[in-house]
Amino acid sequence: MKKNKTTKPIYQLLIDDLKKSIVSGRYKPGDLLPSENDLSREYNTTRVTVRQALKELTNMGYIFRQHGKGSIVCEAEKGLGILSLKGVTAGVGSENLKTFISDKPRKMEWPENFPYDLSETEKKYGCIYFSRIRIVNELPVLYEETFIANYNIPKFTNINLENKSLFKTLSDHYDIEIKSGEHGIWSIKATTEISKILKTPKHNPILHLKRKLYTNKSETIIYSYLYCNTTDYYLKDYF
Amino acid sequence: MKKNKTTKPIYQLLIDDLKKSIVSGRYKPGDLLPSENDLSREYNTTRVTVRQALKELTNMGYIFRQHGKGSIVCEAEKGLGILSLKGVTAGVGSENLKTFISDKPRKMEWPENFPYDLSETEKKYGCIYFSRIRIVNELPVLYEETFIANYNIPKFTNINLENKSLFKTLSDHYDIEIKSGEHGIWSIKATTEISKILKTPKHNPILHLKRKLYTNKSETIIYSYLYCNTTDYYLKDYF
DNA sequence: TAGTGGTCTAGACCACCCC
DNA sequence: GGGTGGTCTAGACCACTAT
Repeated sequence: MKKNKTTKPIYQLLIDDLKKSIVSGRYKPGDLLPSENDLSREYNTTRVTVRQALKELTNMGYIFRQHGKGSIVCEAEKGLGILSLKGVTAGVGSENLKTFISDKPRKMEWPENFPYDLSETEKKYGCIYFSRIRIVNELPVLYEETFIANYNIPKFTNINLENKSLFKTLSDHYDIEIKSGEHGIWSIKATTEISKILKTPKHNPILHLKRKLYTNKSETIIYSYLYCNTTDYYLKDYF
Repeated sequence: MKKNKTTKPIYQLLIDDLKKSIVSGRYKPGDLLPSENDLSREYNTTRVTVRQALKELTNMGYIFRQHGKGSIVCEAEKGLGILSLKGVTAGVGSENLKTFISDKPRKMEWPENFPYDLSETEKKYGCIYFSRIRIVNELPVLYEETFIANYNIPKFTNINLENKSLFKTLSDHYDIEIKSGEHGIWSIKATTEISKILKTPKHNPILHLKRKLYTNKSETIIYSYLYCNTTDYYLKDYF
């Protein structure tokens, strides 16, 4: 029953395991997850801890819970799911979703007029920038520019993010877990650049988000600009 | 220590009280809320229950929590806040936000091609429809059409919603509390109708949301279409 | 070091759903 | 009636922040 610094909390382990089981199809939409009591026994823990995990999976849109019945796996939706905590790969089957790195991670200065206040640490260490295009069924749907402080993520520029989840990478390599975040959301006209990237006519309406993600390490905050063509897909958010 | 059917759970009471204190300005942005131990004592409950309330206030964007320090009240933002659980009035100071009822609540059939599956109960009882326009600083920013099953909400059509929160009305009159929900989000061109309502040029980009809100009564689900002009304002979401 | 939030235990009673 | 999730108790130990 010992615990060392890098051990994940039990509830996080439960989240990861159940999420994997759902995404992999072991539990299909409509299926019931094991009950709280079963999970408590299986993981040698108590209902409080199990409930913490199930609550978060509910927030993330993987399950919904029904009093007297159980935890039910949600329908997979034709959405992108990036508005839930764990990133785009969770929302659509990964067969149909490809990620193309348009700018490889590189060190640079923080952009001027950056819309978020930066800490002294963030200013001091500068930022790492990269951009990705998400392609669903051959269609470029989402363009995403990401900024992270160049601190506590050694050799990040060497990592190949192609078709990998940024969040999984951060978790696997640096024990960084996304804990919470905030979005600002706008509807804008496609600029020349965005229309080229998303292969959409100029001035078409584009969904634009500015995103700030907080992690378990208070110095590490992930900032993104997102541009989404919602002609054929849409964003979905659970809360 | 008795409990009757209409008693709110303690954690809900805590949420309501703390939210009121924050919105009213008793706690200002940056202030610390009382500690979990203080609140446990004050409400004669345990930390688990207090934490349940504080977790939800965090999700709703009223506070953020800092290990070793406390629960800190968030900055008020120039957002609309409808993407958090409790509706638009919580996001902007109510001085600047007016609600105009463009269609008073009336009974009608569910629209054809309604994008969500309806239960037998919902189909049987038909729906109540109304629409509202949210005006911030004299500017029409948001148009909202709402559909609720005409079930368990007697005399709803008699209630005056002008400048009142729908959620507060449902809570006060019918003990209905919003528990969770989901959004689909699109960026669209303003139709002729929407452009008139929001006083914006036709074809301007408009943020469009289809919203489904689940309540503590499983038969009562609130459906909304939202249209938001994000030229001068934007939507903000915490998670 | 004192106080805070983060995680967790080992129970309890209740309301709700299904059989 | 038996199992489920919803709420709650009364503790515990740990990690983090501030001083």
